[in-house]
Amino acid sequence: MAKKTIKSEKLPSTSTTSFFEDVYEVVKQIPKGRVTSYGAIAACLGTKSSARMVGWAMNGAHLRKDKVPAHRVVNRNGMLSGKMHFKTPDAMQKALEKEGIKVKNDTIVDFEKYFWDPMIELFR
DNA sequence: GCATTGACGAAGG
DNA sequence: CCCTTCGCCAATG
Repeated sequence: MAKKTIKSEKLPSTSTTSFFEDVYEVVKQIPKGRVTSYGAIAACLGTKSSARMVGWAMNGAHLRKDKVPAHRVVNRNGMLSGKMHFKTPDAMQKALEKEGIKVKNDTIVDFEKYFWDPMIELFR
């Protein structure tokens, strides 16, 4: 899990990078057409209380060489809370719809149906 | 070095 | 049932 072959290019930090990388790895495992929540990822890493850090990690996701599918990560409500952080506010929704996920009013339709739990899926 | 701010979430009022 | 507060921890001012 931790430490792969990721180079420290513009990492937001140097000490807590492991956590960030772990987040990126998990997010990269999300199958196409599926989504998950920040809290689920945090819980999978053992720091379920630090869901905010997952969100913060995504802030640097676009800086990684490997494009992290951050559009597949939403809050527990299924709302595209982070769409404003993309290049364009509609990029996230468009990316999701492109994968077959319906988005209505900045919220994923049938969120539970598309929900991908890293805790379960990575252990089965 | 303290105060404020988050791409969150759960608990309390 | 909606709104507020708190915890979490890193980054920024």
